Amino acid sequence: MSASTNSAKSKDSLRLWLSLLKTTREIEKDLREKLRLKYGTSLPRFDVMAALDQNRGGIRMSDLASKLMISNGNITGLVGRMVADQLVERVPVATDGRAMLVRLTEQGQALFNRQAKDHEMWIAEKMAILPDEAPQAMMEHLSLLRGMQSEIQ
Amino acid sequence: MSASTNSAKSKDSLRLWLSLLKTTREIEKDLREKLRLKYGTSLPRFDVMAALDQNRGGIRMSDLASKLMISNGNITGLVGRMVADQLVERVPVATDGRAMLVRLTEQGQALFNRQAKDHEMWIAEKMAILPDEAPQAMMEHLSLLRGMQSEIQ
DNA sequence: ATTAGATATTTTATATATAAAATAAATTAA
DNA sequence: TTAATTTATTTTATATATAAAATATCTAAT
Repeated sequence: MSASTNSAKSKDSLRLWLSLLKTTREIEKDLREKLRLKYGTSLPRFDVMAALDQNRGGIRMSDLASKLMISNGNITGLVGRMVADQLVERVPVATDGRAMLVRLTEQGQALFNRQAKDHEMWIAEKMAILPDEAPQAMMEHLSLLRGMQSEIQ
Repeated sequence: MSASTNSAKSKDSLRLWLSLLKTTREIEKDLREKLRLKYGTSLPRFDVMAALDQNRGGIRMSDLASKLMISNGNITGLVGRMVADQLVERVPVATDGRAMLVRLTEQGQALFNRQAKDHEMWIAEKMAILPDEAPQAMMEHLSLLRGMQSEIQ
């Protein structure tokens, strides 16, 4: 099959991708709205706090950026604003003068605990509409799609 | 069940959502990279052109923003930069002095035709890893997740 | 015809995002 | 040890995103 062939199969693949994208964006949009209304915060900030919650001892700027799949420049700005709001703190690494560890402040952790509980509930409400067998099947299919680049050079 | 209960089911829902989000972001990131390398363009610009390709007679700014699920202010900037690059054009609506129709220029349409063919191929390559029964099942489950807000007030 | 309200778009202020260059510190090679 | 290279982060320039306010036009009611 040539690269310029527009098969019915590739049209179906495109429809599936657009459906995946639209669904994800709709849910993201709704979560953003809920976080903004209830906590005056944003999804990127929530994502940062969730990553730091999973790394209580702190995590390096680069590792945080990589985990969130955003650029180093982006994380510098995000963390800077969150430091100003006393949600996170930056700690120099004694053994490496280039590196900084970011971690939640006590008040950042307390706030995240509340946000995470709501977040989990909001998601559960959305997913409740799926039939019982759907979650496992979807997880498996999504796993196949992830890390594709490693299998097909 | 109280709002603060963290059931195993809600943890599973959360995992499914994070999987959905991570998969979508990975694919988006890869598409962004491919569009940048091969065409020096971005996903938002591609999305605008795809929407205009489906509306050959032009589409209003607000309808375009709504279709792409982005704000009116955002579409003003995006379209402005694409007008500067002669990819799209703005046409006043004779019957409504407030409204503008946006449409692809001839060269914008020609460029999009090439980009769309590559885009479709890139997606098809990704989806090819799924077993035969997956796409239809996924589409159905994603459809259930979309438009949820209309069913649960 | 005037006014009040609704609608379409842009503007403003700011946050979030990238790529690329700059900076500073660590590591490696000579 | 010095020099070259690599690595971690920040800075810069710019694009993309939002919410809220401003502007301009349309529509409806009187």
